[in-house]
Amino acid sequence: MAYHHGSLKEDLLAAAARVVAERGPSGLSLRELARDLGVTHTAPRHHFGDKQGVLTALAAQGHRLLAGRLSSAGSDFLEAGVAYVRFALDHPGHFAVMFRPDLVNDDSDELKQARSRTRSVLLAGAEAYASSGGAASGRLKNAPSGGTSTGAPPLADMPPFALLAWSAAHGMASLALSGALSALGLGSTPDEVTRVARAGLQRLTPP
Amino acid sequence: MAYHHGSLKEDLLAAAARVVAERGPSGLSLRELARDLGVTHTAPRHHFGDKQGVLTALAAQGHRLLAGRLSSAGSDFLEAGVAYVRFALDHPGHFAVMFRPDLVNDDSDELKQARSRTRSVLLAGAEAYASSGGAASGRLKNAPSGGTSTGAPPLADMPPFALLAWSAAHGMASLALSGALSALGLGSTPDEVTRVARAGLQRLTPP
DNA sequence: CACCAATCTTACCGGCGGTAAGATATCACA
DNA sequence: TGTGATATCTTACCGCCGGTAAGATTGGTG
Repeated sequence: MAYHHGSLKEDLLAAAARVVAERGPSGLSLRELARDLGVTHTAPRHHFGDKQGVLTALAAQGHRLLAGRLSSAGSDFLEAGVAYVRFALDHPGHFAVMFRPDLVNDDSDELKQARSRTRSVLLAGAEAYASSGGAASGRLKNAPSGGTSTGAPPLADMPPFALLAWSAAHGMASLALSGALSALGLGSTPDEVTRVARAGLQRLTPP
Repeated sequence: MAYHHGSLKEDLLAAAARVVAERGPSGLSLRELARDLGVTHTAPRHHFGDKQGVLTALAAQGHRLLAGRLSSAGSDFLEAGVAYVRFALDHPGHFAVMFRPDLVNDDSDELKQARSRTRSVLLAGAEAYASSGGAASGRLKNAPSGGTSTGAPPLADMPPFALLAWSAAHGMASLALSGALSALGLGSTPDEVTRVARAGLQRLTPP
């Protein structure tokens, strides 16, 4: 039995993602994770600091994964939206902490950077859409000049349609993961849900 | 100092809603709640059983409140969607647990009944819409006949547009509460967010 | 080979959720 | 009116969790 585990950090993240996917963020116990991996409960401290650190790292990893998926989907709103939903279904543990500022450390540089990447991809899609015919849609009133606190994004404010599309994808993902869709008979497997999500998102009509 | 508190159950729920709104469901401590209300930590047990019971009651109360709001909004999809978002902003503590089956007791009769009411209002709106001109939109393939487990709803399956509208409202509410919208300069006060949400939902075009 | 930094362990603390058993107030009913 | 049943709350206890401090083991670097 080696004193050094070897890949404790990655293994902890993977195990955390699995547990959060199964039992939710509140069902996660660092001690249980450590037990499963055969280390004492203080071993994770060195890599993540505390429990919030684990969830923060998980959220950041999720944002990197999502940004990659969205990039691969290209600039098609429909496919990007479907990819968004699919990501949530494929990585429910990550998704469950990515939009939960109460669970993570919002000051983490890793998280801020990863989140910024997702935001850039989303806004870049919005820009591409706006400059390719949808320009007549009008934009939202600008915020009081500049973003609020986290540093203004380099892109223009999100136009209403982009917000609508993002919200629709995010809402479908959330509702699917909560079981609200399967309770309505709208599909239980990821493939079914993805198909239903595509059918819904198709009703979005870019201006 | 009276031995009986008098309104411990309601006070506990209100305090729980406040704490969850401020610190999230994982930041809730029954002992802290009991301390704040001047009772010992086992007093809530009689009313709610355990922590899950408190969150279940909170979720049920939230569903009743939401169903009321949606009913008041009438059958207009736009106003219903805005009301949905507004409800989440007005009752963030309730909303945070209403779609979290990992936190509540899904077998609770009170919760099932309250959730069913919300679902009925949503589906009734969808029905009203479908029978008033949108009937040409086509429906989703029916589920393998009958709902899955919680008993099939008495109404037809949700058409794609209704799913889209619900998802959009739900997504806007979730994103707003997560701070994702304010980070983009899309508004920080409930009124601003509501205005942005209406602008987005207005881009939904019923068939 | 000797030192150093990274990694993991042992030992400890307070707080939380949960359970069992008992005390006290309220209410129904004689 | 008063008395017993019931609802409500308390005291005492348990194990688990997250977090901290201090020390041991390992791998790398001069």
